[in-house]
Amino acid sequence: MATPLHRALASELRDRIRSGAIGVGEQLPSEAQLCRDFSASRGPVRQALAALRDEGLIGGGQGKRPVVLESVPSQPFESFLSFTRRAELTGHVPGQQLQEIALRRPGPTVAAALQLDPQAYAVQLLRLRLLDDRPAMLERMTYVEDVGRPLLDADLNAGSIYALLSGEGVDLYAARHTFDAVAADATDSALLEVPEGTPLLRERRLTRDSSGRPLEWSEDRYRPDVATVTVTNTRSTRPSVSRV
Amino acid sequence: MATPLHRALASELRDRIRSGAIGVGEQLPSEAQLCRDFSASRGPVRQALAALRDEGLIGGGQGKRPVVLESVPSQPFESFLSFTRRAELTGHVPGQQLQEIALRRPGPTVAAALQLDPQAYAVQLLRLRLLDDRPAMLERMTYVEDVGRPLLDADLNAGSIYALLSGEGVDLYAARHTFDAVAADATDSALLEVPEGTPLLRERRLTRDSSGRPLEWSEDRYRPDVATVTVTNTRSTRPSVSRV
DNA sequence: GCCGGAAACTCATCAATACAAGTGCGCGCT
DNA sequence: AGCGCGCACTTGTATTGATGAGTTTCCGGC
Repeated sequence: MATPLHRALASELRDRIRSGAIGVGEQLPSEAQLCRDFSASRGPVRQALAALRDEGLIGGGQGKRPVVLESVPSQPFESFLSFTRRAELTGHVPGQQLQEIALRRPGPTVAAALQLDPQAYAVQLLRLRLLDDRPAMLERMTYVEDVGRPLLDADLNAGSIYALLSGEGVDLYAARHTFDAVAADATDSALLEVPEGTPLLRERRLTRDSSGRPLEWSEDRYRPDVATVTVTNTRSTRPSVSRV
Repeated sequence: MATPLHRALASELRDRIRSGAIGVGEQLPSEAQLCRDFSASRGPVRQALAALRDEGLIGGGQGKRPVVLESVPSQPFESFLSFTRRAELTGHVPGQQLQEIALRRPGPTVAAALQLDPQAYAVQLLRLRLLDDRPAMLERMTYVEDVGRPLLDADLNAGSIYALLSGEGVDLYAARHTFDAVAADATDSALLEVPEGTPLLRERRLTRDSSGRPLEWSEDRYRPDVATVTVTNTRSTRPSVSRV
């Protein structure tokens, strides 16, 4: 079995919602109807619906048909490190345009964040990320030299940097993400195709290996109408009985 | 059936892990064994395991027994829900000014997010949060009626809503945060003391109880020069969210 | 026309079974 | 002894059937 049935169903339903075939607020077909439509049993259908519910695409409750909630593409947390992967998971087509890659001495702020000597070189790159061929995010990444070197020879318009580095044995282990908002400057405006001054979501990220050594510093700017960032967390300690 | 079987199983397994009966790195019993132990079929057992996997407690894969992942000694749960708590931990002085509290029918978007009937009432409040007496964040919160009622009689300028609700036995279990950026509107401008159009960090949050029922919807807007939001994650642990 | 309740519909839960696919261990062959 | 193949075990996926519980619809009595 190439792709599991429940995954195919989830993908199909995601497409229907995203394409507008089922509008926001509308109800999905009932489970029984979906079973007939896809010639499947309720197991895979319910698995698919659970996946969509997990992604926040649909809501509903016992006795009520699932309804389409607001649909802005967002990311499940497992893929927090890779734009490519989270785009694929949510059924979008990721793309990228490398603007620049350079081996140079980073600015003092970045050098400090990476705990580098002010004289040390680092690999810096500026990349425009696309979702379904629309500009979605602009990333300025800085890698410490030994980690970033393989990037100089790679085809960075082809694949995921995260995947490439993982293949090289680089151990991206922990990341700290800081979010705020900034106004689009001239560069942002040109590449993201928004007026100057437009509010952008900014994510600054410092990634370390398992020994705590900083490997990567990145500043990403998102067009909020195209992409958002979603985080889910759960209480670890839970009382065993529910009063609800 | 008071509590579903799969929930009881998940609870039991959680306790075994947390109590150390199954140590970190050890394997759980196989699904078949768990079925025999609990006299259940594979359905509920797999549902329970999926829940634990979702919480990051266990890992594993096809053909491999589930293993207990390293426990997360991360910050207590309330630190991601309570602005007050987080501010105190970072040495700032939190403050708040309740602008408005009302029992009303929420708008269609909010009602949909909370899975409420369009006619149902909810408790809505608008609060300005301060850090060291400077405006830092504006929060618009909506609680489903039965959860929010105690707030109507409380002194909301005094303490933390999270602490108050916890005291009432409300079981805030999981939250989903979505981040983007918006321009300050007239209200934001007046209360946060920034010019209209200033980029603000927006956090939309849906909090659920352990059964998955939505309890709270909140939209928070941060002045990026005063407060930011930070998320930390590692490969093997769940994310933790903090503000300030 | 209004209201109450029965009935139909829907999702939630659980059981039992079957087969596919991945893992790991041990046995047997070299 | 070392290596590789195969078998037992385990999880992933899918089907079918049954029951419980919540929601919606609609019809009949008033």
